Amino acid sequence: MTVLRIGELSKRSGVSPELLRAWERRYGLLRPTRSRGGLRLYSPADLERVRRMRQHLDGGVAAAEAAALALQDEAGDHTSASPEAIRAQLAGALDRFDEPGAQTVLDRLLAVTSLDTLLGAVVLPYLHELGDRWERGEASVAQEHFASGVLRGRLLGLARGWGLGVGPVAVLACLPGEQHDLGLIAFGLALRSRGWRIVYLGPDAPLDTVAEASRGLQPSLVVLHAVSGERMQPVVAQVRALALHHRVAVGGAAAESGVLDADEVLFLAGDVASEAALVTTLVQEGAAT
Amino acid sequence: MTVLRIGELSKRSGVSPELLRAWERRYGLLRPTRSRGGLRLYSPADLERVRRMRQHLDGGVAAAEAAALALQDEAGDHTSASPEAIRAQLAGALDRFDEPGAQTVLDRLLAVTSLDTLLGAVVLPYLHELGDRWERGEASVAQEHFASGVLRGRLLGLARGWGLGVGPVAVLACLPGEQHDLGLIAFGLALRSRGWRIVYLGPDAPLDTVAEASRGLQPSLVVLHAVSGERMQPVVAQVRALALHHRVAVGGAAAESGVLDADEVLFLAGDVASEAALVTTLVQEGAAT
Amino acid sequence: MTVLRIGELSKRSGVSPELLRAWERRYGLLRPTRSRGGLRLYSPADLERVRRMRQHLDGGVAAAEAAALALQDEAGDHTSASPEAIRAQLAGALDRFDEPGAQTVLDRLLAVTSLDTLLGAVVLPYLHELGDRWERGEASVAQEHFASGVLRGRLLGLARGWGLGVGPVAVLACLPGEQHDLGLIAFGLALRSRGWRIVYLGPDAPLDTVAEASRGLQPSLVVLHAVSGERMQPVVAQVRALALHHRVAVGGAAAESGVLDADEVLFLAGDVASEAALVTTLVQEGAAT
DNA sequence: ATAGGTTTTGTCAAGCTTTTGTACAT
DNA sequence: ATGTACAAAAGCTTGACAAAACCTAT
Repeated sequence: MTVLRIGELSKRSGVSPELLRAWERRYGLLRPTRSRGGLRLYSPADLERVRRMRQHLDGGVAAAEAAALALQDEAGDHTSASPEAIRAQLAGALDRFDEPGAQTVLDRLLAVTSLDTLLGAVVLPYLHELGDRWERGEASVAQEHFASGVLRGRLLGLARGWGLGVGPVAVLACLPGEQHDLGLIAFGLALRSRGWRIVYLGPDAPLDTVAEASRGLQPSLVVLHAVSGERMQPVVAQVRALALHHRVAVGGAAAESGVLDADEVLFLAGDVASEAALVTTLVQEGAAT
Repeated sequence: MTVLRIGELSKRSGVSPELLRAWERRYGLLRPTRSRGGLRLYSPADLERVRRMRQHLDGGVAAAEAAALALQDEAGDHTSASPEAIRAQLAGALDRFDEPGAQTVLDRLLAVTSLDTLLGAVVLPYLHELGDRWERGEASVAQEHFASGVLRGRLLGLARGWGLGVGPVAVLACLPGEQHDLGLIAFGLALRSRGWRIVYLGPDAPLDTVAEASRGLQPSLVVLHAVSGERMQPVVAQVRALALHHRVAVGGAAAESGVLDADEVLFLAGDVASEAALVTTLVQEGAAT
Repeated sequence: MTVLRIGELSKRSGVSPELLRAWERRYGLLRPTRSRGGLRLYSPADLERVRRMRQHLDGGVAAAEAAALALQDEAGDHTSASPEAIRAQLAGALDRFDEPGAQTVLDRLLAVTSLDTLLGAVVLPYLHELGDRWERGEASVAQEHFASGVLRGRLLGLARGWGLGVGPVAVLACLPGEQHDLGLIAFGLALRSRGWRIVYLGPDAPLDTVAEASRGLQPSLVVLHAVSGERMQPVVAQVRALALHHRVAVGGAAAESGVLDADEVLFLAGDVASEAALVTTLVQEGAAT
């Protein structure tokens, strides 16, 4: 493989040696190996990178941005930031009551990643984090309300049409008294992306309501959800009754309240994607028998 | 929706600005909205009306009669189905738990009418009707939950980006204990279409939360909303305190609870469109002083 | 993702830097990120927005209103934007090789409208239009390639996970020699949104390959697709053989080539949404018997 | 239709900072 | 080769200005 010294690289790229060194220092554009004497030794890949830099410059992009682009081009599509970084961006925007900013973060994310990732690696972790911060008194209730509003709007937007089609039907509802439905919506989306049809009854749904809707719809699954564990206790009897006629799954902290047995209902304790995959498999097997 | 100032309307219609103002004053031919500075803002419908006026004038009809005719022509322009029929379609789909069907009705509607009409003539009346039917025991809670979910998703979808821009800021929140936020979202959309930026805190918002958010955002208006009148009583003192620092408006049945005076807060008792227009005018005048 | 400083944005948009800053300050038209030193950094979406602003200005709309419109267009306020207008936006972005711009149009659209509408009213009509323009020599091959690439990427992004789940299985393939698979992907998405699982064999698929895949999967439907009618003739016999064991549907111009009868295979000649709805109904009835 | 006042909007300037190519000393 | 320096170019903010377009009232 060819190795170039700075003079030769300069000639082939048309960029002065001084400038090449400046680009290295300022933007980290090049990371040449060194000869024993300390001379910079460049590879053909470096030449390519310098040429890309010049192209971007000729295109009118300023040096700092051109360098970032030249480096990024090479990294393939490693342009995507880590989930943590994105979550931080989202958190920042929502904390500032900056709705447009938050939407932009979600837009960019959806353009490059799957719904499962969006939910499992960004939105739901963010909600947990927000809950924790709130418990520690670091986040205000206003921020929590605002963030819920934005995210709910966005998730329900994605949910449009989730009742359409031929898949098995799932009825989704929060237990009585429970108002936090974002996790449930997220689970609905995960089911939808696996072919289910969703009938969504929303927060604070009386169980006779759920039973009534289920009688007509004959769903393959009824999902009950509550963030706080104590929602389950008052309605255990009704949930048992419902489980006699339908397959019932319980999600959220209510799943761990210990007042129901695993042979009565299904507990959803993992992340949305795998739990959605699980119940899908169950239903497929059920249909096969 | 294009918005024209008087000069552009003049160019497109071939009628001098002076004459346009005269027609407005003398015959009420036009009812333009106003910019913050007081400039007349016309819609494409206004342009159409002016053109009809000219046609009648060219036909030899005197100005006063021509104006009457031009206004009258418009009243009979309803090519689409009646709001009642559409509302019935929507109700049918939602009663059947048919989410895709409901979405289709809303899609078609949005394609032909304004947002104000959608809200004022279909969605909100439907919600009232549903509430009434529920009180009479004709609708189940399941249907109400399902319908709310679908409509909330749709309205929040339309709300996307409503924090964007430079217009006056409105903070929107439901009173503590109040979960029905659809009316509030509708009002937010009506404000948005008049240039406001919306910060939405959602259902069941403690008043100190609202106060805190408002301290940072310095909104031109804080809107508090409750469907049931009794939500206001427990928090009257806090609302009064809030009203010392911000202009506060109260909507829903809470507006009629009689525990606050009209010189303390603003009551929103009419339909969303006109109330939104009202507060917009108020803020414009306030800004002028 | 290119990043522009104000000078370059000015050059590309034809608006002076001073004016760009004024528009930002006065109308909130732009919200550039900042470099460490405080320089404004703009995205291609910002460029697009400035261009829309100028278009409205050229149309005679005054600056304040033009800015509101430019922002609204983006926010997806489809109370104003007809499918034609959106298609024009998409076409504009793709013609300029502006990939981020095109993505933004699709983003905003997906947020407010259904997938069916996106495909049936925007993407597929645009493809037809592009084909026509290409035949008339008005569009270059480069443009067609670029547009196809962007759209294929986006559609395949939406297609992520479409093999997952519980619904009936459809095997999708282009006839031998046929390279244009965008229409087929669109049809796959329409099926997916109705609960199907998709097995996608892609462009230029030999029929014995299709037969082999189908033997193992036992799909409820095999969809063969070709944009040019003459692809069908050479393989008629094999298609007939395939139709003995599976329900076969034929889409694209190949459906109208007349070499097969309607009692042998199913012809898909309408728009994707209604054809997808049709075959879904067929399968449901078939399953019921 | 005119007069007199206001709003809107593109442009410019002053004073200061950031960026970036080039140069110079070690 | 390294490190520092420097100066031109490009940006930023604040504030202001003037022409054009609009307002109301007579």
